[in-house]
Amino acid sequence: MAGDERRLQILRVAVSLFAHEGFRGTTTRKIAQAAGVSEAMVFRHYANKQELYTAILDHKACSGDAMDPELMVADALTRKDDRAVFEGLAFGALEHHESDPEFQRLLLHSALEGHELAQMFFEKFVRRVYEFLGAYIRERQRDGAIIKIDPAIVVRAFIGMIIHHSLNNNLWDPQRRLLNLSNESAAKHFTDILLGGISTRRGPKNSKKDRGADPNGSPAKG
Amino acid sequence: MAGDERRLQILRVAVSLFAHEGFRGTTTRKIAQAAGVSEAMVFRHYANKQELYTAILDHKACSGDAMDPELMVADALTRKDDRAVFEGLAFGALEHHESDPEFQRLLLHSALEGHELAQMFFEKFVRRVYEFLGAYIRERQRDGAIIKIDPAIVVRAFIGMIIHHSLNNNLWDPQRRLLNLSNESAAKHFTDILLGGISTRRGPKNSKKDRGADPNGSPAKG
DNA sequence: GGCCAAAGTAAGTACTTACTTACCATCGTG
DNA sequence: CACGATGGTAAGTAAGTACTTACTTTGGCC
Repeated sequence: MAGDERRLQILRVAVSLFAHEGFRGTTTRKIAQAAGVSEAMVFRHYANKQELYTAILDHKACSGDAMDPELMVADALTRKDDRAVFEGLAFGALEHHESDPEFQRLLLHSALEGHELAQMFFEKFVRRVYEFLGAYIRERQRDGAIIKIDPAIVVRAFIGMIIHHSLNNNLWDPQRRLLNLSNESAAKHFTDILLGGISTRRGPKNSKKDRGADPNGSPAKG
Repeated sequence: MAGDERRLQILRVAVSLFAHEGFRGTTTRKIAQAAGVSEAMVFRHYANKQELYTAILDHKACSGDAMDPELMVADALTRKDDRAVFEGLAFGALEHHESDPEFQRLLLHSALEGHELAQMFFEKFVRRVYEFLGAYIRERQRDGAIIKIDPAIVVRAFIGMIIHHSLNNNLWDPQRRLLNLSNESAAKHFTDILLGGISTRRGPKNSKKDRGADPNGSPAKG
């Protein structure tokens, strides 16, 4: 196998291992075995374990995996379509988390272990979301469409619903025993709740009786 | 030092170490050093590392740390005071997380590492919250006070705001650069948003101009 | 004082860890 | 065919790791 190929392959199996076992829990031996080579090959491509780890960060950050939330809803932003903005963001995030659950694990592990990935991600991504979404909310407050409230609180509440839902699906309740929703439905409901709570005007709510997502009246009793 | 004393002391330093470094990241040597004894003493009191870990679970589960959310808002529940129910739950949880941030770390580590603590906590606590809060929401739906929606979605959204906020405070942004709220204020705002999003009747919103929590109109620009 | 159990330790054991060294094999090219 | 770069390995090393053993100190009680 060519050098670059092997390098990428090692990185890929390492991503998966680090995500599931953490930095300390993943041994270079396991990485080598998973890649089907000897440990020496791992150290030929990456000077040490830490370098392999940071290479993963770079790869995750630079590859297409890193989505730009602002671009994702650029159209809705200019149209000032609040529902499309929030629902689009929620849906995009949920889809992203579902397609790459390892990233969430990687992030959590690195935050708990105090690695730089967490801080970097926080600075480069989370902070930006707070800024651009906060700016949009302020604009809509000036328009009189959103009530008077610190935009950061709104962002935190909304991101909280999304992240926590993804975390439930990926980590706590992968069998979705407590709640089983499609990403479309989840994005829609979370947006409903948020907009209902921050809009100055009354949304559709129960005027349109049912929005299709089967909100059952008497779910599982136990 | 007496046996029981030492046993408890070892457990306490172990809690802190496991919370910060995880199970694998915490060595028996570090535990012994932190307790100021030799490693042999650790193994005199706990047959092995795993037993020490599970002893922590038992301690955390049985001691006063484990709060009963249902009792916490029992009064509000009988009065059907939605605001008091949700705000009380949120405030209680936020205070709990603030007073014992190690528990959240411990839980996350154990979930990521696949230990039983996470599953146990999920079964014994999270599921119960979904059940009793879901039951209350259904009751209020029958009363016509809450819109038609799967109660589990409401619970997830609300818990999401709370947990994510605590996680931000404890893990991602301990300096609270993005958002710095008192627990009272956070509980109030999250409840405002949720109730606004699920109530059939219009809440106070901007009729009562300001609810005292200083929602600034033009916060830090950057 | 004499005695014994409990509290405590120093120095191991067997194994794993990240990382290294010294060596082989297989190419495409002159 | 020589040959050197490249892909690859077996067998290390030194520093941990969880856990044990054989031993010493301490304090209460007759």
